[in-house]
Amino acid sequence: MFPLDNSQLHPVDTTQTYVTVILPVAVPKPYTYYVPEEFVPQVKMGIRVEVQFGKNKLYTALVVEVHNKKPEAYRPKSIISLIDEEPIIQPIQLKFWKWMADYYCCTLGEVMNAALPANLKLTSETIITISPLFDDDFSDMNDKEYLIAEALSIQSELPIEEVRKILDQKTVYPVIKSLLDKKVIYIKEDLKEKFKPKKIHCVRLQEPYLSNPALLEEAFELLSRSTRQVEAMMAYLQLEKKSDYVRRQDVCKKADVDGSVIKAMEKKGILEVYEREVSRLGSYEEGTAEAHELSDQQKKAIKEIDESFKEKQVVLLHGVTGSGKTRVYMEYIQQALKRGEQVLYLLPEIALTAQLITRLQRIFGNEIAVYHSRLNNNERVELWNEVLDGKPLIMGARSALFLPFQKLKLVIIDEEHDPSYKQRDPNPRYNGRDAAIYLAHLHGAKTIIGTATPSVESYFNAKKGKYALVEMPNRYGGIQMPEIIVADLKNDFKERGKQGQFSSTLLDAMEETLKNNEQIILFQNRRGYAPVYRCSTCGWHGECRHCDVSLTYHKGFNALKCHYCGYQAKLPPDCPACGSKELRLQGLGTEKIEDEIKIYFPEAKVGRMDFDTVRSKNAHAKIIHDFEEGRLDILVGTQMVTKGLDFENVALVGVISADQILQFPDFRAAERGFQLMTQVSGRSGRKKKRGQVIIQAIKNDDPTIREVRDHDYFSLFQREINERQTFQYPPFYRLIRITLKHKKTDILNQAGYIYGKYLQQHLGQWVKGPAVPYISRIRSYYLLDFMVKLERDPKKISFAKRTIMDAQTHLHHTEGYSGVRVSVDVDPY
DNA sequence: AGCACGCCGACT
DNA sequence: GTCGGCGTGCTC
Repeated sequence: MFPLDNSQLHPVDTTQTYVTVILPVAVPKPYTYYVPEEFVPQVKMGIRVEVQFGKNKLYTALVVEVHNKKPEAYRPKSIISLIDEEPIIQPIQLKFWKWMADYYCCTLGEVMNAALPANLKLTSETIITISPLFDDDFSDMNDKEYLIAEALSIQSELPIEEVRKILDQKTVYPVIKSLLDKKVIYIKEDLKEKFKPKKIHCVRLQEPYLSNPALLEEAFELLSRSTRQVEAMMAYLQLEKKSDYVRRQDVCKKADVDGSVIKAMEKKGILEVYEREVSRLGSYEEGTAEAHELSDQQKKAIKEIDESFKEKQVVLLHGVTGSGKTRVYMEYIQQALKRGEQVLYLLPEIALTAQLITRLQRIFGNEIAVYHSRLNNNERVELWNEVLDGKPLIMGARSALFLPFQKLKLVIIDEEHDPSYKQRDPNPRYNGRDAAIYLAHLHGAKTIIGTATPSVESYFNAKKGKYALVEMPNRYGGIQMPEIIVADLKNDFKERGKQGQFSSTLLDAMEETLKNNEQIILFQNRRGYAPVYRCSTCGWHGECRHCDVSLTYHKGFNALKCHYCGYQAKLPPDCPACGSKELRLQGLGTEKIEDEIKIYFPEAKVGRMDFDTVRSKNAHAKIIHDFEEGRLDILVGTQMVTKGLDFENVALVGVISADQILQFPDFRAAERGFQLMTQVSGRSGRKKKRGQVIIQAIKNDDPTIREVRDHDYFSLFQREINERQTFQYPPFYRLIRITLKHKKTDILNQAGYIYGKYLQQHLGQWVKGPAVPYISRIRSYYLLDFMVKLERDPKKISFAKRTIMDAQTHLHHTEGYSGVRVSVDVDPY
C-alpha cells in the first residue's frame, strides 16, 4: 500500500460547524449544538434537527443560524439527526417570530410553539424496553422494580406514563434509574415522524388498455359475462373523464357493486387498484362563478384604494354592514392571484363561516385554502406544505399568520375591530390584526383592514394619516339601514309590573314578525350570563372550588359549571347552607331567553347559538343552516350571531339588554357596545325590505345607544377619542398588563409588593397596582394585576419592556418568590 | 417546560 | 431512618 504521509493528502478543513437552534419550550434564549461532519453539507437555516436537551429529553429544534463560532464556556452537544431536507420556514418568518417575541415579551420558543403545527414539533415519548442482557433474574429487586420488570417481560415496551400507572405514583425516575443500573431495562428514546399522509384507494386500467384506449372493446369482451363488471367498467370510464384519478369507492357507488367486483376485474387484468396520497383538506370544483358586478360605490372604493396604495401600505376600509366590502376584497384578491402572488385573508375565528367560505370558493375554487382551529394536526401540516408550495389564497383565523408564505403581497384583515383577534391565554399574547400588519410590512405587502365599526385605534391611525381611509357609507343595492328603536325597559316594568326579559315593544314586534313568516335574531351579550342558582332564603349560591367565580347553571348538563376551569358540581336538592328548598334560578342567559320565548310564542321554533351549543364539530354550521333554510323562526345567541352571517329573511333583531353591554367595567365598553349592537343590527333586513332593530335598555339615554340608533360612528369616535386622551388610554398611551400568580395569598401579596416596588423605582408613576383583578382566583391560583401606561415613544416602550423583564428576574431571584408566575400582556384587549 | 438536586416534615 | 413534598436552578 501507500506510505502514510499526510502531506500528500487533501488539506483538511479543521473549522467545525455549529448551529444555533430554538427549542419549542419557554427557555429564554437559543442554544448551540455541534454539527457532526456527516451533516455539515445538509444543515441549513430553517430546517429542523433532533437534539437532546437536558438529561434525556429529545426535541425537534429549529436551526436559526449555521456558524463556526466555537462556544468557549461549555462543550456543546451534537445534533442527533436532521429532520428536514429543505427549510420549513423562511428567513422572513424568523424575523417575524423575533419581532413577536420582542413586542409581546415572550420567548422565541413560545412563538415557535404557537407557529408550528403540533406535528412539526415532534415530542419525545420516553419508552423503556427490556434489556437483552436481562436473564430473568428477579432476585435482588425490590417490589416496585419487580412490578416493572414483570410488566416488561410481558409487553417488552412501556411508556413512562404506563410505569407511573403501574406503580401508582408520580416519581418513577428512581425506580427506572435503579433498573437501568441493574441492566434490566434500557431507555428507548425515539422521535417518530407523526405526520402520515392520507391515502385512498383508486382504480385505473391496466396495460395495455391504459395507454391504448382502442383495445377497450377487447376488455368489454372479457367482461361480457358479468353485467356487474360491465356496469363497473362503464362507471369507471365515466368518472375517469372528470378527474385525473378515480376512487374505488366512487366506482362501487356509481355502479352499485362492491369491492369484490373490482377484485375480479383486477384478476382479469383489466383494472388495478393502487394507493394515492390525497389532501385531507378537501378539494372543490374549480371556481366557475363570476363575482357579481361592482356597484358604483364599490368602484369608487376601489379607485380610492388604488390611489391610496401608491403612498400608503395600509388602507382602512370603513363600510357599513351590507355595503359589499367582501366584493371589494375579491377584486384585490383576483388582481394579486393574476400576478401569481399570495394573499392572506384574516378573519376572527367565529366569522369564518361556511357562508363566506363557500362564497369565495365559488369564485376562487381550488386556489383557496382555509386554516382554522378545527383542522386536525395532519390537515395543518398539509396546509403548511401547500403554503410553502405557493398556495395563492389563504383564509384563516389569527394563527394563519404563521404559515410559511413565500410571496405574500396582500393581507386582508376583515372585522378589524374584533377583540378575538387578541390571543389571551398562552404566550405569545399577540393581536392578530397588529401582527398581520407587521407581517405585511415584512413582506412588502399591501394591507386592507375592513370593518363596519372601526376600532378607535385604527380609525385614529387613519385620521392621523398613518393609514389611508376609504369609506363606504351606503348599503349595496340601495337597501336602507335598519330602523333602530330603543325600548325603555324601566318604564315598561314599572308601569306594568312585568317580569321577564321582554319589553312590550319587543314582544309586539316579535309577534308581528312571526305573523309575517319572517325571522328574528335575539342577541344576549354573554353566554349563560349569570344563570346562578341561589337560595332565596339565605342567598347562598354555588362557587367554584378553584376559581373566584359563581358557578352557573347549565341546563344541558343539569349541573353547575365554572366558566373558567370547567369544574362541575351537582345541583343540590336543598340549600347546603340553610337547608331551605327555595333554590331558584336567577339571572338571565341565552337558555333562559329561549325558555321564555316558549311561554310567549309556543309555536315558534327556536334555535340557540352560544359557546355551549356550538362546541361540537359541526353544530355551529348546522344551526346556521337550519336558520337559513327557515327551519327555525328565532335564533337566540351571544356574540356569535353578530358575525359574518347573511340571512335573507331576518326582519327583526332584538338586543335584550344594552345595559349589560355598556356597563362593563372597561375603558373600551362604549366602543365594544357600539360595535356589538351595530354588527347585530346589520343582520336585520337585507334584501327585501328595511329591517327593524329593537334595543332594550334601562338606562336608555346612554349616548352610545343614541349613536347606534343614528348610525353615527363619528360621534362615538369623537367622544371616545376625547376620553382616551383625557384619561390616558390607547391610542394615546400604550398599556401593558402584568399578572402575578401563586397558590398562596401571602406569598403573592409579598411578591406584588416586591415586584411593584421594583417597577415603580424604574418606571415611576406610570405603574398602577398591584390590584386584585375582577376574578381573583383561577384554577386555584390567586392573581394580582399591574398595569403600566406608557407614552407612545419607542425608546420608552422598549425601556419599559426591558424593565418589566428585569423586574421578573429580580422577583425570581428573591428567595422564596421563584415560584410566583408572571405573565405579561402587551396591548391587552 | 422538564428534570434533578437538595432541603424539609411525616410515616412504614 | 427513607419516602415524597416542594423550592431552586439549569438545560447547549
